[in-house]
Amino acid sequence: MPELPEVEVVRAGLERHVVGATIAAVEVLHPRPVRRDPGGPAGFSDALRDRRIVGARRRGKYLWLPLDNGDALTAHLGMSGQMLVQPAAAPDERHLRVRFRLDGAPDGGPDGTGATDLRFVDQRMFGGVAVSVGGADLPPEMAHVARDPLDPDFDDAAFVAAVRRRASAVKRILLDQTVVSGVGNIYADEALWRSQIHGERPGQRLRPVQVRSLLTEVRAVMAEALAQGGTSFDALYVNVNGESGYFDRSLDAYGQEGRPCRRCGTAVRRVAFMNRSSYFCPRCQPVPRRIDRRAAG
DNA sequence: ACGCGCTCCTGGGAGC
DNA sequence: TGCTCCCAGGAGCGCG
Repeated sequence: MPELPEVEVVRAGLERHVVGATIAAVEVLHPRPVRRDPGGPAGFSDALRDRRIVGARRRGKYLWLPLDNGDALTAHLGMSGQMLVQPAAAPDERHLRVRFRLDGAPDGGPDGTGATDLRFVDQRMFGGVAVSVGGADLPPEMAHVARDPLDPDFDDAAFVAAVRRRASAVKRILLDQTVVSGVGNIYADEALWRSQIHGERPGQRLRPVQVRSLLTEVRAVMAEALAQGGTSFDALYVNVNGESGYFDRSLDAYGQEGRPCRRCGTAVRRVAFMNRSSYFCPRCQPVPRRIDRRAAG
């Protein structure tokens, strides 16, 4: 489940291994991951052939590779997507969806021959790739995505104001990529646990100091994950070189149902929220009274 | 306009 | 042993 730190690790890997290479051929093995491209598989492939990759950029969980003609190859990993740099001779992965044959990889590619593949591998296909016309600087398809909390231009005061303006549950706001990008279910739960705030508290009921604390903890947990190369749970996430992350040992809330809270020893609880799971410590992160009453009947 | 909830998709694992 | 069902969740989309 790639969130900002994982996507950033992929971006950095792409920057090192494919920037400067030329896309010699594109093979779409499954149409779904190209569904966002108006040209379909054929148009997608045609638009990329002979284009040179000139950069590797990221906005929240979106990636894009600016091309030499001002367009961009965009990618979103969804839940299970991977970007792998492989020798062209390597056997196909089970869930290989799109293969980009590259010439002139900057370091000669993984086997030094220069015959390199960039491969989009995605089991569940929530993710996808597309060509963004004129999107080299910032693809218009990503213009609605907010800056991420590690971006030097992120506006802390505006974020605090935006959270306190909304009646929505604060976790929902954290997951809203138009307010703050890069936060997914895992880091949302971790940051809420660290700042001792229940995710179902309405944004407008939080004090400014609490929202600032939440932002601080989002940054902290992301920075720690980034330093360790990203979180991985089940090998669905693999970075550009195929190395799994190992941050999962550091989780305090996510996936910890029934385990004692590291702070107070109370058993961590799991509840359904927004068609997914939320994990929290019922003592450190008291359930809002309104929610409590409803749950009691 | 904005908030909210449904839906897409696959495979591992639990349960019968 | 083999079937069915549930679960994981990012984000686009449509409804109220």
